[in-house]
Amino acid sequence: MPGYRQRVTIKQVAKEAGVSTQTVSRVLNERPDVAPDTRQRVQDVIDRLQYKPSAVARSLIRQQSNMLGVVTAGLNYIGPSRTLNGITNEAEQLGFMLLLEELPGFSTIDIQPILDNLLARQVDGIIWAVPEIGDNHDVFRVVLPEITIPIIFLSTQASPDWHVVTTNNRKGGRIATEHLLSAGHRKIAHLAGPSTWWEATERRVGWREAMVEAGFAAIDEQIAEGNWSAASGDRAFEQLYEQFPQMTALFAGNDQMALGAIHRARRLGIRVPEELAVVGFDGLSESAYFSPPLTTIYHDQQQLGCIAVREVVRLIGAAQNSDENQESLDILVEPQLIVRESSGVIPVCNHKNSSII
Amino acid sequence: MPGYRQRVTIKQVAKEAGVSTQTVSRVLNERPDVAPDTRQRVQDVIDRLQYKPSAVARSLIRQQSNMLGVVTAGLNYIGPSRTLNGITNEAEQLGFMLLLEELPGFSTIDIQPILDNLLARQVDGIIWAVPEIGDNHDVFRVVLPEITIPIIFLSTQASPDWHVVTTNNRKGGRIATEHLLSAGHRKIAHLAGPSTWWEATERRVGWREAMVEAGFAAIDEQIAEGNWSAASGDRAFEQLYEQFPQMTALFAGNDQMALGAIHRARRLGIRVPEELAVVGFDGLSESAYFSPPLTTIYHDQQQLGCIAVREVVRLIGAAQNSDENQESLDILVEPQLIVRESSGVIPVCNHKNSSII
DNA sequence: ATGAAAGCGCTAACAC
DNA sequence: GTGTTAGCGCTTTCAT
Repeated sequence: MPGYRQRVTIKQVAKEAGVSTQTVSRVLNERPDVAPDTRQRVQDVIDRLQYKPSAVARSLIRQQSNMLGVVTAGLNYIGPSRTLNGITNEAEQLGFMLLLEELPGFSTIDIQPILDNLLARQVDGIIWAVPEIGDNHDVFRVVLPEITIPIIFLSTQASPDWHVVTTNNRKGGRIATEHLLSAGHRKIAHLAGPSTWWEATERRVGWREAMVEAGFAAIDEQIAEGNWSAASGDRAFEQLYEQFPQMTALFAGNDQMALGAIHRARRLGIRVPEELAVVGFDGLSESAYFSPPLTTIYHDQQQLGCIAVREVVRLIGAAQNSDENQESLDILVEPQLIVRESSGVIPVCNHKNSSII
Repeated sequence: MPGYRQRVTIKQVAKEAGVSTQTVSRVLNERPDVAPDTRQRVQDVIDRLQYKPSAVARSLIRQQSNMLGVVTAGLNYIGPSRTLNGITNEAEQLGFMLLLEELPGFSTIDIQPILDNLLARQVDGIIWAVPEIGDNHDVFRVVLPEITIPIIFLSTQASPDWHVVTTNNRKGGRIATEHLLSAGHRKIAHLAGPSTWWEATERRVGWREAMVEAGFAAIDEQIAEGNWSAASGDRAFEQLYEQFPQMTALFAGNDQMALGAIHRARRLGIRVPEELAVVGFDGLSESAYFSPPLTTIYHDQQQLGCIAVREVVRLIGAAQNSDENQESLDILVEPQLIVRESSGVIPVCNHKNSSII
């Protein structure tokens, strides 16, 4: 009968089917110990009444919720969103729902209420998808022992104290720089992300290591710092042009800053790539259509989220089987060079062949 | 005492404080009818044991969860992510948590399991942040009467049957076109988004209306269709160049396609904006650093999410006060023209002055 | 194979 | 002011 808008409960189903609530429960949970005809009768009532068991009641009694807590920041940027995209897909696959929290800023340090909210709702595990910035992760040294459920950190320095999944940023910085070195460049500048960001630091270290190993200078005059935005890339390049005018190549910490730098270079009358080779980082799909198409380091940010879900679910399972003493995870996702015109290595190249997206 | 990792319950607090659970409950809910000293004593125990009430148990008894269900799609694109960003911020403000589901594709039509998951967890309201594409919303004509909680649709055609919050896409298309018309252009092409998308259609209608009102042609040869990506913009422009070579201006359905089109135009030897004026849509912050900087229609996608949360929360409140018969909402967010170099209206312009971001 | 009773953690309704 | 009782919707013993 349509018209009733009250929630259907297990009791009503039981009554309607002429059995006890446990029997209905058994049918719901596909237990073997139900007579086939009883099962059928109950199932019919369930279908007819469109009964949907309450996940809330289940969570209460089972002391677990089939929910993962996801804490993120900066969803108005494409990077964190892609990671979240990977998280949602994999969580769906594995049958977990997502309780989402976005920190008001990247450096938020008052995380206790966030955690409390998540824990109060009985999430089975947590994915901390906020990059490590300054000391914003230090608080976990104190808080973590209080948390009884698995938690995985994204884009965070590895530590024996917690589980980490991250892009190999240092390797990425190295690959970018080696690409420029192999094209004969020696005066390679670096447009770094904010020095408070661990990921930015890693990329910078990769640049420095490659430079030093090749026997070339990698000093402070060769570095300018941006805040990841194209606008900051524009400004930082102006600064770089003053303090290191002899540069012939630039490794930018991300594609947006590379875009801003190229924009400024053009205004300064510098031709890219003829007078300045540029390599970015991230592998935005738009970067293939920049002018010139941007050589960049691609990393799969969805994959990051995907792995995080898989691992946290594995840890949840392990905890239930009381497999204690899990080794702390340190999973690295390897980045990949995409060569396009901006680095001048292939003078005229068909960008479609060099794009992996 | 540290070391205990069992969840602290209201019972333990009650026992420890020497009161009944009821009194603890009263303290938790800040009821007036507790003696000050009792309150203090209970609060001390709560603090000492770090007791956190179970939101799950509360949801069960109160039959509401303080959670909003959010259904989205395409989080690997920046648009949906920005909207989600607006949703998370406002939800945080209003004290609601978010249960997130991402559809595997934009056109997913088997939404019943998604809704069931949300409803099983007692969400108090739903924000359907999936744009209207083809007939992917038709199913709601059937499903909606079954749903007892408020639900708001984003980027969907208005209807007396449901609540909608959307950008005024038609107006945006109109503004873009009028901008080009006012610069003297008559042969204005349109690079449309997928015709199955309602938003793409609206932008196209805006273009057509403006053209027709100005007394100029707006026929099929002037239109090519892309899939929002830069790559598709590149391809579609090639097609446009064949079927409508006399064009002097182009209105692209989004900034990425505009980027792809400009890229292709350059390869075809067409100078932008001298030989081809271009206007985009969305107002990506990077578009200020395209070459040339892109004139575009900015719309605040975070604001969309923000409004959706505010309204759904309002509807939840109204439902609790049994204020029935809410008028169906149709909220339009107005877009805004950002003039930069690509449209050739200001020959040399300082982009910083024309950017609102 | 099925049912009765107890209880997950909390709160509403009523005592006192 | 505070405690007692009952119950939200479900599952888990333990009978039968």
